[in-house]
Formats: sequence, structure tokens, C-alpha cells
Amino acid sequence: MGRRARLRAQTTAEIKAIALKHLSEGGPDAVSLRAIGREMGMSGSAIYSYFDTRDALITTLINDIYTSLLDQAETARDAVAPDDIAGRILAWGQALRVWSLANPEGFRLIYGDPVAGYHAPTGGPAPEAAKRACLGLTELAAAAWPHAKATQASTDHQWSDFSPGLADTIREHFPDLPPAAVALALRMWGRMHGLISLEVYGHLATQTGDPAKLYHAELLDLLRSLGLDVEHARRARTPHSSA
Amino acid sequence: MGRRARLRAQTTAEIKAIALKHLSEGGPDAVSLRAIGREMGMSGSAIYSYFDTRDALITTLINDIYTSLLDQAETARDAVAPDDIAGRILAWGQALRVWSLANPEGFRLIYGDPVAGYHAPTGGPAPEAAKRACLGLTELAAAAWPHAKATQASTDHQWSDFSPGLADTIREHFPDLPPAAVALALRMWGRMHGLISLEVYGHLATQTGDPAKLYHAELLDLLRSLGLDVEHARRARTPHSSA
DNA sequence: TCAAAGTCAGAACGGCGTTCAAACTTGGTG
DNA sequence: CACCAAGTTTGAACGCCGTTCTGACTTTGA
Repeated sequence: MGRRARLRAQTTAEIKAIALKHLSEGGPDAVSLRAIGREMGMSGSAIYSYFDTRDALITTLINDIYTSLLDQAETARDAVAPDDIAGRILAWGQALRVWSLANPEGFRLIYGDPVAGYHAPTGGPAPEAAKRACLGLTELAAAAWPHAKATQASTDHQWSDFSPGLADTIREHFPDLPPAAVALALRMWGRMHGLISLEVYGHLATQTGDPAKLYHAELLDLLRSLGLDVEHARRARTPHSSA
Repeated sequence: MGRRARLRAQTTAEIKAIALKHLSEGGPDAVSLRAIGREMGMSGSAIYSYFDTRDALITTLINDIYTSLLDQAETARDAVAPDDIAGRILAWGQALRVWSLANPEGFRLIYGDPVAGYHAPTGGPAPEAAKRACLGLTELAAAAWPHAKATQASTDHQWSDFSPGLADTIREHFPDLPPAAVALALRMWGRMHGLISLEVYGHLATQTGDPAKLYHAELLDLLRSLGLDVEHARRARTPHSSA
């Protein structure tokens, strides 16, 4: 890599770093090409050498942020013994919430309206990270499935209910998993996402002063509905931290 | 009301109507004072006679939209016999999803980033509607509580966990309700919100082709975890409509 | 009748994303 | 070495935005 390419990579990284700083400090609309250039001592239009458009910059930000979220979730999960299924689900869920509250603007970027007028490129904002999220969840659901299938099979799901790409990927990694378990994974995702989303967007703060306790109770209820040992997980309760 | 006040009310209504049209057609950033004025044959600055700022207009839009959501949810719930608790919860949940998919931009306005740079006035965007939402949910949780308390009391909640305003309001309407039931109401909200939010923001479309089935399964699981009769509710299953 | 209050247009300010032509810098080839 | 092509950067420009301000016009009510 020649000198030119090195400078280019460095400038690109600086643009992204400043964009991230502006994002966390001033929200999505503070990520402006002109403002970034101003802070770098460049004109706003110069950034077009590095990103075709503002949306392209936002897209790479989403990619980076989504990846960091999954790094954290996977790390938290893998810190728990593989046979402690309840603990792994709990760790994953807590990691999601902790990360989301620490990076609310990142959460908004991934799961909310990224930015005014932004439209994600085809294939979603961050296909790679989304796939990891889906697989991670499915792994947990697969581990819990032997305990959960008795209570979770009440609705009939078919493979045709899911997108072909997802179905193939999952059957490749988990050959024996029935489609109902994939539905369970998506519903687990929804359960975690619901309270976190409400909290990040400020809809819980007006109701409860201890959202952490609420979320933990929800995770325990989830574990219970999966037929997993709740007593064990309750001892690992996180302190009630406020955001 | 004099002639002048009548004209004023009419113009205000027209501004709101056009703003709603632009919102549903072009997303939040299409709600621009200049564009509204242009469509009405007015200058953009003239709108400042009716709304102090763009945020004020957005705030009243949120109020109207939030109110329409709750009208629909309450109507759907009240169409079911009061003693059919499972049916009422199901009706409420389905109404939330149907409305949200029919008014995705409204959903984003209420529960997501309303619009670039918008900051809600103190007390939340629509305190009145939010209160109705909370009370409606609590009513359902209260009705289900006799069946649910055996399984839902695993975490200890106190009244001090909730904001004083909420606690007082609820104790006024439901004197005998324990705080754990309020926590249950909030968690029910979170469960419904999670999948709906993922679907509205397009995160489910890449995974499943039948989000309605997934959501219905989630509601059934919720009812089951409340100790309610699921068989009866399953017969009232909604057809699998795609958004 | 007449002043106060309300309503409106139009210009202006500073912000934005984006485009474009022109200058400048760098890289590699003959 | 010279030289050209490619990459980089600037600054002006276009059209959009929210907001403010001034001045004209209309309605209201005493």
C-alpha cells in the first residue's frame, strides 16, 4: 500500500471518527458533511472524494456500529458456559440493553429512522451484522428448544414462512431445527427489542424509575416460558443501574 | 366564535391536513413549512401565525396521531365481551399492529425519532394519549392478574419503582392492584411493541414472509404465560395479511 | 372612527447536500 | 528527467430548509 493509499485510509478513518463524535453529541442531524469538513480543516465538498454521498457515510457508520453491538453481545454470551443455556440467553439480553443505553444514537441508527431522508441500500443497512444477530439468536433458541418445544409449538410454522436466504442459512448451521424454533428466535428478539426500544426512546422513563428491573423481570419470564431454570439465573441478577 | 376565529380554525386544520399528507407520502422530512405553504398558496412564513415553530406543528401532529391510535385500540378492545379477558388482550394487541402498519409514519412519529432535530416538550409528546395507553394496558393486566399472579410475581416490585404520577393514577383506578401487576402491564406493552417496531422499521421483512403469524404466535404465548385460555383465542385467529 | 390586534408577503440570514469547474498534488510511464 | 493521468481539494453556485424581521393589509371592538 503506497503512501497515497495510506493517507486515504487515514482521512477516511478521521471522517468516520468525527462523524461518530457528532452523532453521539448532537444526534443524527449533527452528522453533516460541512460540519465534519469544518472540523477537519477541509471544505465540505472534499468529503465527496471519500464518500459518494452523505447516505454512504451513514451506511458505513451503521455497519461499524452494528458490528460493535454484535461483538459485545457475542462476547457476553460466550463468557457463560455453553451448557448454561439460561445464563447465555440472559447474558445476550443484558448485553443488548447495556449496549443500547450506552449508544442510544447507535441504536436509533440501526433500529430506528437513521437520519432524515435516509434510505438503506438494498439488502438492508448491514446485512453481515444482521445475519450474525439472527444466527446468534437462533443458536440460543436452538439450545433452548429441547426444553421449550413442549410449550412453544402451539402455532404451526413452515419453512416457507421465512425468507429463502434465512431458511437455507439456518438449516446449514442447525440441520435438525424445526421452523417453529426459528419463529421462537425471532420472537425472543422481539421481546428483548420491545422494552429496550421503549427505554431508548424515552417512553419508559415517564413510567418507571427502574427500567433495569423491569427488563430483568421480562428476561426471567422469557426463560420461564422456555422451560428453563429461573432460580439459577435469578442469582446472577444485575444491579439496578439507571441509564 | 366570530368569523375571524372560524377562519383561523379552518386554516389550522388545513395546515395539519396537508402536513399529514406530506408525512405519509414523503416521510417526516417532507413536512416542511415552506412546502405546506406552497401547496396552500401561502408563503412559508405565514404559517408562523398558526404554529410558533415547526416543532409545535409536529407536536400537535403527534397528539392527533397518538389519539387516533388509542381510539382504535380501545374500540377494538371494547368490541370484545368484558369477561373474555384473553380476547380483549388479543384485540388490543392486534389493533396496535394493524394501526401501526397502516400508519407507519405515524408510528415512527410517536415511538421513533419524530423528525430531525425535534425535541419533545417537557412531559412527553402526548401526555394525554400516553396516559390512555398506560391505563388501557393496566386495565388488561388487572383483569388478567387473578390468573397471572401465580406465575408473574417472581420479581419483587414496589410502588416506588414507578413514577409518582403513574402510581397515583393507577391506584386511583385500580385500588387493589399490586405493583407487580403494573410491571406486568409495562412488560405486555414491551412485548407488543417489540415485534411491531421491528416490522415497521423493516427488520422482519428480510427474515419472515408472514410477520402476522409471528405476531399472533407471540400474543398466544403472552396469553399462555398469563394463565389464560389459549384455545379459545386461537379460534379468533386473524387471516395472514401481509403489510 | 380609529387604534389595536391579527394576518400575510417578501427579503434576508445561516444552515444543509450536492454539483461543477478550476487549481493543485501525486503517481507512474516513456 | 519530463509529462500526463489520476486523485484531491477548493470555492462558488443551486435549491432546499427553519426562522426572523419589516412593512403592508385586514379585521375587530371600543
